[in-house]
Amino acid sequence: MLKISKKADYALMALQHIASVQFGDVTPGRVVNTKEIAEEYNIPLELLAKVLQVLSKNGLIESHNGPKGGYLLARSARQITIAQILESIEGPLAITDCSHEKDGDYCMQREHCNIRTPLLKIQDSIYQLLNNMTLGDMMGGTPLITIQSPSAQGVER
Amino acid sequence: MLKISKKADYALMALQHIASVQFGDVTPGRVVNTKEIAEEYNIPLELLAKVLQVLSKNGLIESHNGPKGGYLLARSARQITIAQILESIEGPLAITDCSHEKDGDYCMQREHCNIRTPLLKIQDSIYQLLNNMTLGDMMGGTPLITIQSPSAQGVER
DNA sequence: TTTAGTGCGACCATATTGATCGGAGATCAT
DNA sequence: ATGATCTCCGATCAATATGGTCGCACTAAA
Repeated sequence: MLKISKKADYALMALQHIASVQFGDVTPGRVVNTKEIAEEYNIPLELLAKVLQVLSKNGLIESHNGPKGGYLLARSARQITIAQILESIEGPLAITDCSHEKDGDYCMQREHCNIRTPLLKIQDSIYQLLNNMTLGDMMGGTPLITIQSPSAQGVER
Repeated sequence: MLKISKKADYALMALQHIASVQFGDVTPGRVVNTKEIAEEYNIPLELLAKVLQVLSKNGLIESHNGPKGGYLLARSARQITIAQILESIEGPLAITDCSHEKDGDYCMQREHCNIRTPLLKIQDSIYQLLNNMTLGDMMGGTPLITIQSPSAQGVER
């Protein structure tokens, strides 16, 4: 339930690794290739490659071809949010379908739906939570932001 | 991504309906059967039945057999949290596998895993969010606010 | 006893995810 | 400049999870 996919897991691990290499003290600025990450974390090489390709396509990382090539963060670790990473891999994060109804399909329950509004509230809260936490926060053991439940302010209608 | 299942959706709708009938002004205390809910919200009857059975088994609602039978909330709407409902249908809500490693299988990345702690933090925050909101919060008599949201795609990168 | 209803289990279809393969493009060494 | 090698990249296949269905046993009221 509410589980994130393995691809998303791999993406988070890879980005964390790239960030720690790029901004670490040992070899700052070094590019890191797919094989290195795959071996370090026991991730299937090809699958990880695919994940990195998507991240690259979505502008989170930059790719450098050829020998000595590899990946590089496209911007600072503090400017990459968890929400961006997850959405990049798995599309818009919506806990319910009816938040992005295209004209073709719209849910049969819609007209009498009684849970739409509360669900959208919850969805929004989760998004804020994920969007307020950056890749940078995941690194140096920096304490996370604490979210406050929306039930505190009740559910408007 | 992070989408909740249809079964969970149905569970929420059904419980909301039962609660509104039970504590409503029209026919307070009336039991409501599966067919009524299924027709009201266009939910496949058998699937809804299965969902209600699970909810009953987990002590969220009480079932009454025979003619004039049906379902009834097992306790007050304010004592039933969204988290309880979701967990009842889909098992423990964990965004990552490694939060409940049984001895048999544990993740291959574990030893070098760099994202475990942050993920557990996020998971905890989401759980608090869902556990602080009750079925009672979801109700309130004015359903069906139709939100035309053209800004639904307003996420820039 | 009949009838309307729930309880319960097994079963199939489909959608999503996980994993794999072969090729294209770019860079370094010679 | 040219070949060889290493990387990125797109399309394809398999496994798993989910959504949905069917049939029958059990219970209680009329």
